[in-house]
Amino acid sequence: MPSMKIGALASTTGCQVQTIRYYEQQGLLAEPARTGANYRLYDDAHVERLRFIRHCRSLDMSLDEIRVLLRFRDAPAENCARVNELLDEHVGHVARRIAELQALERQLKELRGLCSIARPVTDCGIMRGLTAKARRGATNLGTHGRSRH
Amino acid sequence: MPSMKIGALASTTGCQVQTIRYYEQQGLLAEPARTGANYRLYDDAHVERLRFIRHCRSLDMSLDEIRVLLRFRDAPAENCARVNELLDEHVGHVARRIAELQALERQLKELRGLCSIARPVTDCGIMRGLTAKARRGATNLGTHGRSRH
DNA sequence: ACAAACCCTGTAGCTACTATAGAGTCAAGC
DNA sequence: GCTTGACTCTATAGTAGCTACAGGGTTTGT
Repeated sequence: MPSMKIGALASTTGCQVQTIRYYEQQGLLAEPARTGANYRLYDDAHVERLRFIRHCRSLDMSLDEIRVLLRFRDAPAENCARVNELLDEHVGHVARRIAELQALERQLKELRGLCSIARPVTDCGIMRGLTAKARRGATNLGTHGRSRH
Repeated sequence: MPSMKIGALASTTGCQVQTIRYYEQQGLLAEPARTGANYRLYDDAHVERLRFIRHCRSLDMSLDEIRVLLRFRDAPAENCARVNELLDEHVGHVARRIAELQALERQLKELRGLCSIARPVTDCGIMRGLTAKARRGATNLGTHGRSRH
């Protein structure tokens, strides 16, 4: 099938229709041809490119990082040093986030250990722990805050 | 000081001014008294409550989770079983996210191992890896996608 | 008297989508 | 020929937890 509409592209790549339009709007996917009725028409190159993007996303890369990789994909003769560098940085992000979360996990488990039974909140070690630690100041969330999931 | 303006509260808690107003808007901090010039006036109870919130945030709890904890803080006679449960759930979230990120880290390091030198992109093992794996389909990001940091 | 530093509200921006509203298009069945 | 349903289009708003303006008013210090 040298040519497919957006729904077909979505189902062959396992990507939502709106997400595809979003990538186009963000300049990750080139604007495809259109039918007379203004429907988008994709070919195999689009399929490949979208799969590349989705694979990078499954590795938790940002759209900005992916944009860089796509530029290299489009200029195959260039030197790949920046690609290696980008991946190293990304591995670094992930490793750092893991370390943060592990520190967090330790704190949470410690806190959890402070109450093992159901009792009035006033006597609950967890609530006491949250309040006490809070009282003796300066918890540092960076300027960027934290994210979830 | 039994009464402070928002800037003072911000600097004693290490929280930004806008963040305080945001918490008020989200119903985590009660609306404080106002001066004649409509400036917010906070007392020690506000300081404590904001510190509690920030401590919970430093443990990466969502504002919804914190809202639940605050409700308990406001009703000290109630049973703390829900608090324990909430913390267990939260520890579970964190542990799961760590596992996800570790799997990711393994994949990224494997990919990184595919290219150790600077050469044309066409020959770069990383770009080949991203393309090849992408080609053989079905990377699954869930319906919820991923987050960063 | 005037400037710097503070405060106010309201709004837009960030990431990477997801979900709606309201409209047009197309193929199949009756 | 007409309807029904599945598809497509654009544009807009929502998600989490802030951050950063814009465009004003107030307080404080010299």
